[in-house]
Amino acid sequence: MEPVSLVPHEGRWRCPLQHAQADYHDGYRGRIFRDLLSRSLSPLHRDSCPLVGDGGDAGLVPVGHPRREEDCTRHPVLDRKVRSGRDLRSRLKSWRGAFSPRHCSPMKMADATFMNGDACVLERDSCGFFGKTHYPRATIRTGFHMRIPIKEVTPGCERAEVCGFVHEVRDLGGLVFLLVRDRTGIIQVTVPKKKVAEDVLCAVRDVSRESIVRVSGTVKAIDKAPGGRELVPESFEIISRAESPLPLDVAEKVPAELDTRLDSRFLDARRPRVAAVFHIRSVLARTIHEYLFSAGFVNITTPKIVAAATEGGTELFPIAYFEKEAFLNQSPQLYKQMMMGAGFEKVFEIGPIFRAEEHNTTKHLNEATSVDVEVSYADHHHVMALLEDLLVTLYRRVDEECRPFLDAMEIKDFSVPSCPFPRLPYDEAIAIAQKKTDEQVTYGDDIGTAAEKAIGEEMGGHYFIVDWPTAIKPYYAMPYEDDPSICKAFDLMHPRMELSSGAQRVHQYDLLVRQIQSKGLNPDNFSFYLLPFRYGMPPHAGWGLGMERLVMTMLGLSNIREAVLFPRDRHRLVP
RNA sequence: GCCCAGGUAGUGUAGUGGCCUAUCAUGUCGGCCUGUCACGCCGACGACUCGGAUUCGAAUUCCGACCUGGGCGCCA
Repeated sequence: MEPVSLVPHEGRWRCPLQHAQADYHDGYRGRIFRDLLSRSLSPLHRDSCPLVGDGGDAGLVPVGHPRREEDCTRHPVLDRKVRSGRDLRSRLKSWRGAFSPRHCSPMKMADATFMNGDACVLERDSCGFFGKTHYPRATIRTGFHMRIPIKEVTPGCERAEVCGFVHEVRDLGGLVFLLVRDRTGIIQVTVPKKKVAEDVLCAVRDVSRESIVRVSGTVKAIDKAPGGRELVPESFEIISRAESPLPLDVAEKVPAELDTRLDSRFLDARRPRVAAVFHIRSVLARTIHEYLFSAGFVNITTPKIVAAATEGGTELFPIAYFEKEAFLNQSPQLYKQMMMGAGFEKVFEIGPIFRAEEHNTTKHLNEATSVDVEVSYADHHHVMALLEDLLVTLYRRVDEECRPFLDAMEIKDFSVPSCPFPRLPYDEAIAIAQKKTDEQVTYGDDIGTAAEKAIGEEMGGHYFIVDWPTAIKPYYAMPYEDDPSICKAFDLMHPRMELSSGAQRVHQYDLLVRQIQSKGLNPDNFSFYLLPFRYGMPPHAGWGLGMERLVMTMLGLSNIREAVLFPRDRHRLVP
């Protein structure tokens, strides 16, 4: 048996399948396993011998083993060479201390040694007594008591244990086919009724669709089966039985309306095409973090409970805050600007925003996620360049990393936009709208839905609308010095809708006060916000990007509610 | 907030005054079936959002409530 070799996989080091058919467990098993693996596989410990634990009967099992006694194994946690199992065992106490109690307390901890490929595992029960269990090499190799991801069950496996949902049951009489699904894929479990044990047969007869089962048995390479392999169970356990009928059909034989789906979102999200949206959204969030951190941004968190409106305009949700009146924040705008006054220079926040508008459309939510960015010593050109580069980076990342999810959604024509996006001055945008629509559109109007659609068709891809009239943008947008009737504000548009708006901000106290007044607002209500502008405020610019709209336009979703797990709209407060 | 369209088994649907004891599919239950892959076949189960009105008779027409979808306004 060769020492275990480690391969990079989805950003982590892991053992190839033949050595340890275990990874990505949820719950304690996964945490222990990953924790051990990540500790042991830092570059310093590249050659160490990882331990694999399932937290159950098997305790912790070393994967691979040194070829000779003198092949020392670097202990994963102690970072020192361990000569033998006995040595390893003697370090158990301090080794245990390296884990937090939440990792250890429910587990049976174990120590292990190995000879000739076999493992001898010392297990401790809850009373603290040690027992000794001998696991032959074959057992380790096949992952005894180990759940493995379904996609990693290949025709080459001898044995496998999988856990997941019962996707479908097809009972042919003497032969039953069950499809078992986890987040990685679907495997066919084939039950020849005359050949399996009585308890397996009982469980198979009793199981319902979408129940959670654990199945272990032998893997057979069969061309007729999906994925070229099937699992013939030696044990079949119903871990959690699903009631029937189901609120909606997970196997997608019968379509369900969005409203029905949202009522049972947990079931809806079991459907691979729905789950794909949120896996991609997760990749987007991770990429935004990576991008902004590597560009030197500081992540901040600002209050969602506020005393007053930030911008006027939109309706706010009032809440009772002890003896005071308060609101849910519509935007982190004022707070991220204040952090410019704090000298943070580059900040970002990805967080919820709340709008109490009674709109009820496919592109509005009452609770949305905003990606907010603010940069000191920057103007609107700088932050537009940042925004378009980020957007292209996100598209490229999804294109590179999310193929299986795009396939699950049957998106075939995913294309990455290219920089730079056109900068369309507001007056030209109005001219296009006037030319292409019947609606009365004049300079100084906000761009309505029909105009937005007409301009989007003309532009064909992402574009910026720049040089807006100062009158229709918020007070914090910086007017041009040579023509104060227009300002350094911009909107990032997708042909279907607005994705982001931003501006270079007013950083001069006197001008800001005048602009607040000119919008008919009372500067006294903004004193907390205005204060930093009196004690040295760098020039700055920023934007806010609607996360759901980004997901929606990127994936061609017809309704923005598809881009949120649990949307909040005019009528929906539950779940 | 305004306008339009809807509300029929768990799910998705057909039915626009009497042929409705309400269609079909899926599902669930029972029966048959050893290579299915939307398995197939046979049988059963299961619904007209609520309240009021018109009518001999209402799932169907009218009024109201509640809920839903779409559009607009406003917004990101």
